[in-house]
Amino acid sequence: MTNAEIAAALDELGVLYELDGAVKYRVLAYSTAAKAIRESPVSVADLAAAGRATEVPGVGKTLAEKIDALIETGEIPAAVKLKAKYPPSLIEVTRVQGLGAKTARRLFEELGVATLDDLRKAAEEQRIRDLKGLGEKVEENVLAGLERLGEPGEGTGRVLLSMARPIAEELARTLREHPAADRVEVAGSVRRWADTCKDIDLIATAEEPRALAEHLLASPLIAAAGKPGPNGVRAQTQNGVSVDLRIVAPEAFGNLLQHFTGSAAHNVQLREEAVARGLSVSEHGITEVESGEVTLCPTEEAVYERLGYAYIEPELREGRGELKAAREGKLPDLVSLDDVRGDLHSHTTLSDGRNTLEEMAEAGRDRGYAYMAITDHSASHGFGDHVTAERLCERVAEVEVWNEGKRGFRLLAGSEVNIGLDGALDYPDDLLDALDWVVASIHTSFAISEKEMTARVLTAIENPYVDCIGHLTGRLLGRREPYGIDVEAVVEAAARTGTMLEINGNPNRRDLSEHHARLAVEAGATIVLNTDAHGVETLNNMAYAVATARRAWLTAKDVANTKSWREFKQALKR
DNA sequence: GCCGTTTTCGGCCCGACTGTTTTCAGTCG
Repeated sequence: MTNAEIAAALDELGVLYELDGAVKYRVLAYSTAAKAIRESPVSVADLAAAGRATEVPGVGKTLAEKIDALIETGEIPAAVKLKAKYPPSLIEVTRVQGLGAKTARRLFEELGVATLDDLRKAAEEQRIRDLKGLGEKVEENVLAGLERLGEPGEGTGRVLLSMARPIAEELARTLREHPAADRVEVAGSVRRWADTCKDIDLIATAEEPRALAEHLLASPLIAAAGKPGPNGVRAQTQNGVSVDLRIVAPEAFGNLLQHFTGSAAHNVQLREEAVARGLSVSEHGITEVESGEVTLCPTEEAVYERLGYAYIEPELREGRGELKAAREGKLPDLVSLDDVRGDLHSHTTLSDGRNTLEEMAEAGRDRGYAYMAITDHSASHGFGDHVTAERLCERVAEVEVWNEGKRGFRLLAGSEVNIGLDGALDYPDDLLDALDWVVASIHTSFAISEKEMTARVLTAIENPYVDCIGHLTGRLLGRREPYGIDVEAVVEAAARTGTMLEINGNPNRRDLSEHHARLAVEAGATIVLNTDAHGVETLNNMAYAVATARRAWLTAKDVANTKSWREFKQALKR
């Protein structure tokens, strides 16, 4: 059973308890545990089998027992019992924007609403207004919410960072050009460089906040909006992404930026720790509860300092131990884009790239890299863009020629070699030996069992010619789940053999994930940050690889391609 | 239901907005 499946079952049980009127903290316990399980880099089913499920933060004795039951029998007794009381379709009703468990339960008990269809009928027939405390407006909102539920993208409701980021930057630019604007920044998950974003958070200080809020709506990117007010405005972009603009006084800019950068988990933990010390933290300032004295912070640095922490980089603010580390002065010195000296995964027109070897090499050199590997697909790749052994031999010579007379930048002859079903590679050893750099990746037969997939990749890792494993889990964010593979076993073998593991910077992949990358480094493996560029413009995706590394708490020394080529070569296993 | 630089019991962030009702509950982020 996958972490995602366990998490979904606990999320569902949490909603069932909420429908049943449980205290909110119990409900919260289920959703926080589900989140931690979903993000766990190791199999929670395996942990549970070893009696170690409570090692997952937020999972105690009770939840561990429920997870055991779920894995053994496929269901949780408490959930079965509650589903007899409340139809599972009622959970769908709580997903309608603006309807929570309390209202859903009343609609069920007082109007017999059990499904989304029932809900629509009740609203259309104007029966919801008969309930005390509910009126016409609720019926309108319900119908609008039901419409949105059917829209594409709704449901998951998240977009790739690579889609949200340019929109956020453009909207921030639009706001900055307005004379009323004082400071404007992008906050939220975009600023934290998360894989995906639920919405775009913009924050600002302004002389005339309402005028600035109105100016946002003048952007051609904005399709619809609520009413602009002195605190900001909510809007939707043409492609359906929600945008939240919040505006406060300049003196509290740091408080606002800290609050709206989040994450929610980070802020909750920060505020709980503050409460224990007699402080109340909000976007409007830090209040000493006893005296009522308010500290306004013009910068985020001042917020963290006032609360007794070292400054915490946005990428770390996920409630994964960063507050404790910041208190103890043990935060990592995160790797940055400037540290990266080379890119070790790129394609050319020889396989499925859009630019020639010369164009890619020049682009790499222009970026200021010291080295770059050309790694076209291998002999069995198919799609008409495979590279035969003979052709790759010629390519090695072409790279040699290109390097002649050039100083300060070295082009590396490499390949992204397919890992076969049996773990074997599709070039002869002497050819692999002639290459400077070999990335081995899975491109076929994703549907085999976890055991087979793990054995397949471990065979590749044991191969002396494999320098690095590419995009380990094959995930495509929002489109394809990672295939089943025992990442713990892989990182252990990678560390033992000196095989490097790639963080693929393609914003659709970001694979290793931040969770797996952190696990890998803790196990002693070495990471390489790559773009997998198929054209000169996607060499820019190094920023996403770096972001994932930062979110995984990685420093420059954890990353091989922060070294010079001379040092890098020393670190290779062969 | 979880959890401990006060705590194994008694806490568990904070505020905006909405819709409804005249002081607040529910929902959301």
